[in-house]
Amino acid sequence: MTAPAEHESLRLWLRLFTCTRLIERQIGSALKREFGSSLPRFDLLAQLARFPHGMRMGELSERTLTTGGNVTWIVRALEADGYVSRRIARDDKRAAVVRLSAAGRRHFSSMARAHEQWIISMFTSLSTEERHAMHDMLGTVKSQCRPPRRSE
Amino acid sequence: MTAPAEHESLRLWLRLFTCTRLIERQIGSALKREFGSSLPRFDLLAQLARFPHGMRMGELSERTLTTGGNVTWIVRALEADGYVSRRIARDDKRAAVVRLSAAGRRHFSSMARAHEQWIISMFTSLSTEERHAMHDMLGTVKSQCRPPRRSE
DNA sequence: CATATTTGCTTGATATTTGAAACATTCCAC
DNA sequence: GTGGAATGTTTCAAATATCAAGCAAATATG
Repeated sequence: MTAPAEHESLRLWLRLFTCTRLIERQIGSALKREFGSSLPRFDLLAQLARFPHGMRMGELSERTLTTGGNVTWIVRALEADGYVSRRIARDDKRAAVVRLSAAGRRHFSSMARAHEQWIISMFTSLSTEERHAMHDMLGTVKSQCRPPRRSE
Repeated sequence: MTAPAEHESLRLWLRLFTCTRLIERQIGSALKREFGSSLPRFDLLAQLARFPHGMRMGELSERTLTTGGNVTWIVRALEADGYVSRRIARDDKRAAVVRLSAAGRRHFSSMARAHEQWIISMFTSLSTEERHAMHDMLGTVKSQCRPPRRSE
């Protein structure tokens, strides 16, 4: 029998899930509308933007929390759009290193600016302290779930 | 120019996104492994479980935060498994009313028990007060994002 | 150094999700 | 009532996601 107190975890999860979905959809449709992009693509570009020297497919997969096959697909699409380039790693001929192109960097920058404004507008109901507190709490949850990989 | 303080919203969002994805994947793969189900199916069944008289496709779509086409697809699969039934609404021949079958109720109950335990174990790092606080904060975010539909 | 295992990635089959278009029914204004 | 807008669903194509093989290169083991 579950103690009533523990139902709080369930309620919390439901709300977490709902909020995340709501935001995801808003951001996703805005990215599509304004930039012809999508959240998965933006997410991948955002990872790349943090590593100017490029990233391997495997790293991208870990950081975007999707499977390798999916990363292959998205990178291919981004490559076709000219936003990323990809070459074989010098030290390991199996590995591919993906980088933002100049166009990709520009494309990402303009999306990132808009993206940040959208996000800010969604969290205006929280004070700075609350945002901090929530960030920290989620940090403990994250490390509970799985050894952390994604830095944020 | 964005004030540094506002970057907190972005950091918070990234973490929210990551945590939710992590939990989703864990729960999803556990549901698949243990019950041959999935999170979207579980979610839909959970909604139905709260409305013994049944729900319309449109309501399901709103509450599960997915598109109508997707609900059609999931309901069809659940119907094929015998977990839900569906009939045309008396008062509106366009509308379909979906209900849990007896088998669906049993199926859902056993999943729900396991599901709650999994969720509880993922939030053990938070105190009761913290869970409450986060729930409330997310409540304000939710209502900021969109007029609320989903009750939790 | 020859084989066995592991690692990094791609491929292919499938599953899921979305958005828009298509359909049928209902509702509203006349 | 009748025509036109609105509503509730389904369908379809495209995007995204998973999983399980498959392949090539790297590493380990003897």
